[in-house]
Amino acid sequence: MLPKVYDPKPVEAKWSEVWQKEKLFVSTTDKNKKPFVVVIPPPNITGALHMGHALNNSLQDSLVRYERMTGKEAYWVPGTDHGGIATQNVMEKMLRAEGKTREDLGRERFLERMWAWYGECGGTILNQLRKLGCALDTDKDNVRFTMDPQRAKAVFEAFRSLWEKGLLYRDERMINWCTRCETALSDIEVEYEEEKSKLWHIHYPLENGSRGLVVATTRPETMLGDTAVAVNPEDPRYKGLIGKTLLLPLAGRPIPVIGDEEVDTTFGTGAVKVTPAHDPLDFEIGRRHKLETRQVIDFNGKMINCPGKYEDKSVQAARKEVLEDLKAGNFLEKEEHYKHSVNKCYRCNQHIEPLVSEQWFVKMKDLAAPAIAAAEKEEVKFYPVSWKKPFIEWLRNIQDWCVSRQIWWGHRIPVWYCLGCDRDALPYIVGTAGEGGTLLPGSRKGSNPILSMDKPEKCPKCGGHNLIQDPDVLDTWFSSALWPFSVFGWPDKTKELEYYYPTSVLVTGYEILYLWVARMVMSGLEHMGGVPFGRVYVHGIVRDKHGKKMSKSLGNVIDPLTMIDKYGTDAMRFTILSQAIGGKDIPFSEEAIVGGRNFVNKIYNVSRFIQMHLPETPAAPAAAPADLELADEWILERYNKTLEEARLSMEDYDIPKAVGALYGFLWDEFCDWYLELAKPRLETADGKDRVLGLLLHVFGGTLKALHPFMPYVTEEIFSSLKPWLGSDKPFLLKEAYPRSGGASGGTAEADMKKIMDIITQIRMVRAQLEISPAKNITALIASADTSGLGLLQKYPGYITRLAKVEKLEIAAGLSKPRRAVTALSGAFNIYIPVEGVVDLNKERARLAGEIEKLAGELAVSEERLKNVNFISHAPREEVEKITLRKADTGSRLSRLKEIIKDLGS
RNA sequence: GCGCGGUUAGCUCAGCGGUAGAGCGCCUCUCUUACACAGAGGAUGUCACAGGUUCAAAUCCUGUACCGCGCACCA
Repeated sequence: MLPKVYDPKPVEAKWSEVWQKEKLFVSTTDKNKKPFVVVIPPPNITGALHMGHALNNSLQDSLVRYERMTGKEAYWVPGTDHGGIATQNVMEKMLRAEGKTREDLGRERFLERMWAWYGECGGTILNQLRKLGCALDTDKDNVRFTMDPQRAKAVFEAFRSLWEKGLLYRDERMINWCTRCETALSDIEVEYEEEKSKLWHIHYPLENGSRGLVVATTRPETMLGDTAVAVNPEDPRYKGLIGKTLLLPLAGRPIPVIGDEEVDTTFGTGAVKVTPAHDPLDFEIGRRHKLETRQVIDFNGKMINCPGKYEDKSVQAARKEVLEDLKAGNFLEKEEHYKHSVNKCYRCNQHIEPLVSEQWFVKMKDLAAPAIAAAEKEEVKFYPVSWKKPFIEWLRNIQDWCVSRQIWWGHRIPVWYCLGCDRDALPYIVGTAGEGGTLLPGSRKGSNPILSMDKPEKCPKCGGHNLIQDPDVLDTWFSSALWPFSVFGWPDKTKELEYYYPTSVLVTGYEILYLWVARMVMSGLEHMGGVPFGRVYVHGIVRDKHGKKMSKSLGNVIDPLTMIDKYGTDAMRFTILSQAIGGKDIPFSEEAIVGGRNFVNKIYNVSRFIQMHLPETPAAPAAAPADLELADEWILERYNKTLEEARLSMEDYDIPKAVGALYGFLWDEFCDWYLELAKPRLETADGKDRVLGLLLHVFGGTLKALHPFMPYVTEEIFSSLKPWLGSDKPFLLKEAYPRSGGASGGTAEADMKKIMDIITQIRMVRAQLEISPAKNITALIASADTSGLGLLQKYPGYITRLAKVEKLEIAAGLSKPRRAVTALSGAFNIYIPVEGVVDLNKERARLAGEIEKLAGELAVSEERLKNVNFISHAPREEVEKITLRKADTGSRLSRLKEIIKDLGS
């Protein structure tokens, strides 16, 4: 006998290995089949998978397995992402543990370490995806990596193409600079966080020392780089001061007062200190008024070009000191409490400095236009649709994309400079020319860039050989943006590209909708001439059970691998899939997985039960179940309806609904009702085969239907039942997804409902009157509904079995025995004779309660039917329904009243 | 400031025009030969508030409050 509790571990380990070994997830470009393609959002090689990955990949796996079972050539393209800054940060942390920095190693050796790490971590991630049950072909020859040679080729081609079309350019601009990661970031890589701070009011005196004007600032330390004070030219308070010269406190430099329309007269004092080097708006003002851009904060977040005492201090330290000095010099007039948001790096959460620097940018407006059109025409369709509008809005407001990063890990910018003839290139390279060289951030690069993937033989201009590559790498999202076609070998014209592109659906969390999805859509349209996917399934973020974001610092992180270890993959997948509703965030807790685990155990125990009754040698399965009785017809009807609901839900990408339907069917209907009704028949010689056939049919089908969501337990059970199920397929995935057997139109559901309600009513009375479940009772059922009674007479076994009734009498004319309790079910009166055990006062009180409830219900129905407007406006079916309800309630009420009267004697 | 979501049972959430639902938790009973990771039964809701539309509103509309989340601003 099998153990009572399912042990997922060995089962999952076994199948996960067999699936890979048998190459179950390999796809071929089969022209006879319709492809269904999903490219995996490649996980960064930063370490272990988290709950977000578990959700994202469980969803994809469900879709892919489902589509494969519906007969499509389903291909889920595996791969990992080099993950730029994020991965470099991980490595730097590891180096720090060794007491080293990346500079200690130098670029070349650092990159060697990175590649070694990729070898290690890339494998770990694939392993974890396999553990999750993912239908991914993880053969290493088929797993793509955003930095492998073929993908590098794609990146170069994209770069070249954008460059040649003039969509890629270099410019000196104000960019977001992370002083910790020491690189520029694009606008969407900056996060905003509200912080309590102060607004300091500082007096800038006139040149002659007399009263000047007061500026308000949240960043006093930047005053050292001020090159003007701006006021609104319409502001009567300051009109007269425009053109005058102020003396910048602490620095002692003269700066002009200028007029600029952008200045908001209502904010602060209406006078703005202008620091063109360290504020985006000031940079603009500076450009308009041709002001000097005076950099006082360097790329490490240290003060430079300052009076000696501030030099080389951190921004924070300098702020403190500047404020003290201003106070001492009587320049500080006011401190106001102020809440504003500070910019933080999305990778390291440290402050972002706006700094002026020369960087590579992609011109976005022209690229965005076709993407907007595609979203509007729903060539790219969002699930849920609510993402359509924000997506389009974001594209409409798009700014140029800063794509150069001053880090080492990534696709090196394929641009070279000649140190022989390009004089601009020379002074800015520090360190050894060549691979080890670094470029000072923000410095101007060579003015004659040479585009080439590998080092050019010689300078096309002067023939010189002293060539140096641009030291920057591309934003990691630059390569991710090409993913839906680079995975198929683009720019080469491969048969994969032709067969699989565009892909079918992209599954991703909304947090990378703009960082990634928008850019893929634009890239696809630009480089492939068509959208990369027709649909985007947007899911939420996995949070803790109170809706808080999971984070190490809060200590509320749930590790999917630990959960898998404790409860099994299927349990975790079932739980998370059930909750992935409508793209909303998912509150997740360990307790919830227990529920999933219990369901897995339930499925397993059904199979145990069936297995107990199987004949030694499997008989040929009956082609069509014949000679059915009510419960059989009922379960088939329910089974078909459930399959239909699952199918419709899957077509609408409503996975939780599909999962929920199957769960409810299997547990509530199949187990709690049908199985219990099947039990006695399994003991009879002639009924056994028929009911067993049906059990196998329905349970086998349900296993297939559940397989996309819970691959392991279903595969395991299916494989053990296979001979009896009459399947010749090696794996469940090779089976066709079960479809509803078509229109039933039978009365089984309605009839069964009558019987089920009687059973429930008897059980209720038993529980309420504390009649021991062990005690067999007698029940009499009377009714004026003769056809109803006929039904019951046909299946008395259902009632005796499930309501624990020993002696059951069914007849129209039965009257209530003297000492009996009564239950009503529709048109049926159910009498349960009792001996001394039951307190009749209790019964009287119970009935009185029932009467009260029914009277209330009756009043509601009557009220509605009295309403002429209801009768005239509501649809006929509705009126009929209420009329019937009123009759039914009325009849039950009067029957009960009679009974209680009788009980009184 | 603009936009998007949310507010339903103790908790987490479904439902989104016709008599309030699930899971978990709680209470009672039962180790009945698939499963106590189970079975049977039970309690608990002015469906945030205020107006409106409708014969009928948790469900549609408008407004308010509170909570999230984007985007912008942030001198």
